[in-house]
Amino acid sequence: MTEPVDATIEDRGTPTLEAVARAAGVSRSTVSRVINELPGVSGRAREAVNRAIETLRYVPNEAARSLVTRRTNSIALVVSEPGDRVFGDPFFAGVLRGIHAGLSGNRQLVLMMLAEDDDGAQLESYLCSGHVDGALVVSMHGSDPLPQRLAAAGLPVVAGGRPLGDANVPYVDSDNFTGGLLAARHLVSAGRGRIATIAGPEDMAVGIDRLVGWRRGLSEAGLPTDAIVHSDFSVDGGAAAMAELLERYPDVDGVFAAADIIAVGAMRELAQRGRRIPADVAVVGFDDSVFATSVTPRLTTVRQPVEEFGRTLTWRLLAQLAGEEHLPPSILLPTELIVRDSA
Amino acid sequence: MTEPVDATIEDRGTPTLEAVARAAGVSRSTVSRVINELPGVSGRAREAVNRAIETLRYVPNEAARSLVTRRTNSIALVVSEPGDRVFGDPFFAGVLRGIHAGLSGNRQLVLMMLAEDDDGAQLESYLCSGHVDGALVVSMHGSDPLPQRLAAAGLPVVAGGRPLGDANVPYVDSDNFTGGLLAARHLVSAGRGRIATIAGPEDMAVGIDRLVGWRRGLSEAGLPTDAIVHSDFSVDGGAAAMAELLERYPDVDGVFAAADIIAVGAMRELAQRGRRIPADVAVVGFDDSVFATSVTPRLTTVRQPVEEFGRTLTWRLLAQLAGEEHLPPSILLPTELIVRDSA
DNA sequence: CTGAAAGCGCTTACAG
DNA sequence: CTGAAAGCGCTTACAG
Repeated sequence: MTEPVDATIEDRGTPTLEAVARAAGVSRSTVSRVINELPGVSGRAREAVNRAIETLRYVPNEAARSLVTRRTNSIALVVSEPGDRVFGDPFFAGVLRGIHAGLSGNRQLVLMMLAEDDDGAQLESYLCSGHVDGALVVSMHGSDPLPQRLAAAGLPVVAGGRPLGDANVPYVDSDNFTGGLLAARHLVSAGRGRIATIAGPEDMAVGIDRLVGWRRGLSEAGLPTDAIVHSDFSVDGGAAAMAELLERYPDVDGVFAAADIIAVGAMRELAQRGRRIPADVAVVGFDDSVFATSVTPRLTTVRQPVEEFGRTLTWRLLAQLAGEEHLPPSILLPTELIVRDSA
Repeated sequence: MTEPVDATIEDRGTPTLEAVARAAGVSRSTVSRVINELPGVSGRAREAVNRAIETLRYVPNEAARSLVTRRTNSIALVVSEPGDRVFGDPFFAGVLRGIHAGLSGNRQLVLMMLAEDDDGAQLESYLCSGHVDGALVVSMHGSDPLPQRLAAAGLPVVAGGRPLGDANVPYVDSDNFTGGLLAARHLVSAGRGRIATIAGPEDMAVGIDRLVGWRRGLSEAGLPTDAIVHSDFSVDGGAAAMAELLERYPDVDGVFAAADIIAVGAMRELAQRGRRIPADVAVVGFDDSVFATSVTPRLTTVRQPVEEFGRTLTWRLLAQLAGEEHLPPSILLPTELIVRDSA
């Protein structure tokens, strides 16, 4: 025994726009207009529709909707960090908070995804299959081809952090160069003569830019710029780097760590070797994260506006989606020195 | 001058399944079968289709797809924390990592959203509008009605952390009770006689369960269980709570902090007042997060398996989506004491 | 202000 | 193994 075809409509558990129209005694067009708050609907019709929606607990099917509007009202946040350290990193946390803040009231959702072990192809096709209206790509290493490829595929993209290589996508970044410069100048003006740096990863703009700023700060004071060790953004990485630094340059009396979390590791190593901070070695960090004030002595550090970073990133993408013109291709956010006890 | 209707198909920038079919010289059905890896397609046809897909750089439109399949291949992660502290919290970070790990290879995406200032209604309708196949709800305060309501609306839901109130949704949680118990017993066996606790928020299961475990641990040793102060999960909150504790119970010689981050604040306060750790006051934390080893002295703490937490959460939801039967309504993950230097 | 109809790009019985 | 056709639940000109 086969069901009559017409029964399928009645069968569904969730009500459709069709059902609302019937209940309200109007056409589907009118229901659609009410839902989308379009003008040109009589008060009577509007009320009837709203009552029906209420009664049936109707919720529009987004898939059907975006099939015709070609809008999904969601944007992707692609994190192309190996994943392990992204979450838990106070910087990333702040950016995420800013992104959400920037989105609030915009009826847009964030779809977060890790590039991680993905070969890129799968992620790319996901992003280009109409899942999202645009993408924010953050925490790139090397000259990651992803943002460029997404942009080439026609997806609006904004990068968080200056992309390396010749990627031609708009980006938002902190002024890392000036931050490094401020840190170096502070150590110089504190009378330190043998200033080292634990730089960030060599394959990230954030690592490079802070290092270059630091180098400029020492150069302008006529100091040597050879005491450089690279580290990833971790406590243990910072400790290991500090150990290597002390090995190679025993007379170090000032260190600029490219991140607070690196500074925490460096300070642990210094304490373990009996070097007093800042008496023997002054330490300056970067970020002004929660670590800066939880460590003893409290960390002198370069503050970057993390939430602002996220908010700006979002704003830039939404503005692009809204079709605004004359948008700046890149935006640099100011950094500032916060002096505490470690330097 | 009006365009002929038929032109619209050719106009589109992105190729459709229709275009692939034409290019491959087969029907849309066949293309669909190849894409979805269904059996019953000749090698010749398959190759022709794959070539066409390659050439046209075809990517299926997900909206159209899920309109008929009623599957979106994405799940929501709803964080109903006031938002500010969620990110940056190492616990949450670990859970997130676990969720992603649990999802890898599953072609499922995570759609993350903050409940935050939302009145709940908007979020609820988003989740029920076919955006996602299921939802993970974490970090709930009080007896948040959201999980219950989502479940009632027919959306598969798993809660991260035991929901308070009479919510009847499956959940995954750490064994917080046993964790609190272990902490208390350790302080007792270390010979402490005046043991306090800085408990977590009173309106969260995680705060309550650890507190109850601690209380049981003291009771069984015949010790008083009155020295209790509540705090949120922050360094400053922990410091303030410690100050209050010392004020009200000057003879405190042992403290169980319901989170490492709280312990960090407590230790800062103790140091400031010249109390030695653990000589004068022993401190035990909870989480075994990055804070535990970045602080001096290193923190004795209760470890909860955060990544496992996230992985289990994901597994539970995916199993439910796959229609598996006899799934446990709740899962408790074991906690263990990690002894270091602070107690 | 309102409705009938076409169409968005897929999947899925159904018939061959 | 293959294709024609119906249908998923919406929006959007178009005509009135």
